[in-house]
Amino acid sequence: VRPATREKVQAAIKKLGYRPNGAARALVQGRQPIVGVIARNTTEFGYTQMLLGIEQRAREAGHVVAIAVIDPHDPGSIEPAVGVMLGQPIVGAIVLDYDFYDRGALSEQLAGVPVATVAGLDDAIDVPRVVVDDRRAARELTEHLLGLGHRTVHHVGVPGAHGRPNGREVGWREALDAAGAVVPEVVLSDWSIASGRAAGSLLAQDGTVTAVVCGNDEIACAVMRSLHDAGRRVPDDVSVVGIDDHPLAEVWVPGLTTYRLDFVWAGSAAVDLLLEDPRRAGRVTAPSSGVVLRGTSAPPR
Amino acid sequence: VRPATREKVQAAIKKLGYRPNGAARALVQGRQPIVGVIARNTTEFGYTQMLLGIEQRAREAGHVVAIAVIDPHDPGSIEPAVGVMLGQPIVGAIVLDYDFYDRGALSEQLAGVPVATVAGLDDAIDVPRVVVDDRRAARELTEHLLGLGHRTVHHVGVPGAHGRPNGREVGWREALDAAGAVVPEVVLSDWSIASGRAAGSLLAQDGTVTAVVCGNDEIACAVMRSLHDAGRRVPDDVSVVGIDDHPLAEVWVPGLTTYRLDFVWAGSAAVDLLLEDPRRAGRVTAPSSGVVLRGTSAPPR
DNA sequence: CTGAAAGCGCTTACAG
DNA sequence: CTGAAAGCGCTTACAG
Repeated sequence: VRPATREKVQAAIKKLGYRPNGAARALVQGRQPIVGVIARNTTEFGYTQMLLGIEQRAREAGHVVAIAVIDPHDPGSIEPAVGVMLGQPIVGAIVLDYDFYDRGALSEQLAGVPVATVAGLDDAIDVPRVVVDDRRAARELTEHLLGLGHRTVHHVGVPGAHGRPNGREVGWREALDAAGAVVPEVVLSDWSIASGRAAGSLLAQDGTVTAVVCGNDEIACAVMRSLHDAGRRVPDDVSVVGIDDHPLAEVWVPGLTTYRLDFVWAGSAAVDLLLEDPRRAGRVTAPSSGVVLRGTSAPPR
Repeated sequence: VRPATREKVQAAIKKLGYRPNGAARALVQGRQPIVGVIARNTTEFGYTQMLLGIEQRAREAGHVVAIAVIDPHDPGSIEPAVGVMLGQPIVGAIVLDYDFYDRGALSEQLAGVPVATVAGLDDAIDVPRVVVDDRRAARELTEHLLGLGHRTVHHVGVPGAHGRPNGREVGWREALDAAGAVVPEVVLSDWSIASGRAAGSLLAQDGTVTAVVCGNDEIACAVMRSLHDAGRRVPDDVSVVGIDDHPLAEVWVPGLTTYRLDFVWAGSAAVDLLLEDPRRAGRVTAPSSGVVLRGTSAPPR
């Protein structure tokens, strides 16, 4: 094209506010530059970080990210949220914590759509997967506490998938089993701060408790508060550790011993899996920094 | 249609996995059931909550939400993120904290697209707006501290828009001015925990500091840690308050005095503004609970 | 009420 | 290299 003509066209584009119609382009090309994300939550730490990683990587690849939030325990929530999203010819969907969902309902919706997931080790679903090694995190944290001399370690659990235990619970149990330690009953929480406090109160009443692995850092924070209210000191009377390495963990008093998992990396990697040649798709494991030693874990008195 | 025929069609739909092509529908209808969200951040507390409100309301209305993250200080980040999103004939865009951005670049991109914003009071941009009253929150918090008997109140500020101060800083200043109190220099942070710690260290060195309003709860937490490390007790030596009422604020020891702003409501309301008759569009203010009194504010010694 | 046609705004293959 | 045609999969108005 002659430069002069090009100029004229550009001027007209500007003047008229012309913007190519993405729907028309999508129609003819058969795909929209949209990466779908399906999640049970978008506000908890791990999820916000995965979303961040997904968004960054998707943008680099020229895609926009769309979000559908669904309640894993309410199959009826799947259709309204996911249906609209899949109505678009999106390039694919990333399911955060696929193992959480009822297989049938979600898989049915997703039929024919490229999918990747970020999740723990559960292999029940045959989908390209970025593994965030919850199991290993909990195992190493439990080993750390056992290594400090604790007879056993309690666990405030975060919910698992349909009937199956969370990977964090599995790892904690493995470490205890391997050490031949007594496996106490799991104290369940539902991710909420309130449930963390309740769990803490329960643990505070039991004088045999000397060490606790919490399902995540926020729960650990709530547990510590209840322990404090009951007059039990951390780490002198009981050691408490979290998982995730929440940005605030280093700032609490004392700083929380925890385990860093790279959720941002995991999110980015999931986009790569989705956009890559699907046949190459396999599994990758997100990096982790191992136990982050701070002030809430100590030997028993 | 005869029931029998309907059955047959439904069966065929199921068998073939037929799914209506949203792009084709969008092409003929001229709009996609997509609500775009433009934000500088998706991981900080207020943003996650607004996103939650947006997502819920959008889903109820049968829309899906798409996200574009842009850096307010890098106009070059606008095009890649927003351009792809606006390439779709979306129903409209919600700009979180519109006042943050360089007017020109973003407004130009947004030309012709219905827009709503969730933001403070700045009126420079003429767009339907859900007001989250940062100014009032900081003002009332400062008044609370002044009412306790503090001579003046320091402020750890969170960044503002292009050159303009954040609404929280404005409110803090208003309260001091109204009370005839000395207005100390603002200690700036950049939202990060590290910058909150640095601000806390600075404040700890100044023996005249007896009360601090922090730009948000996380910053307050970091400031308290630095104060603690410097041997200054909260609230005995210095009172510290935050803004937002982060879920963890009640669980810290002592519980953080703060101010609750309803970000989830604000997000939902923004979707309503966008989907409503645009001529009716005006401004609404998100509810707030006022000062949430907890353990970090007390009279000076 | 049913069925066929036109058209949404692009891209792609093909003729000139 | 340029220009006109066909076609993506729907919806909508219209004829039968």
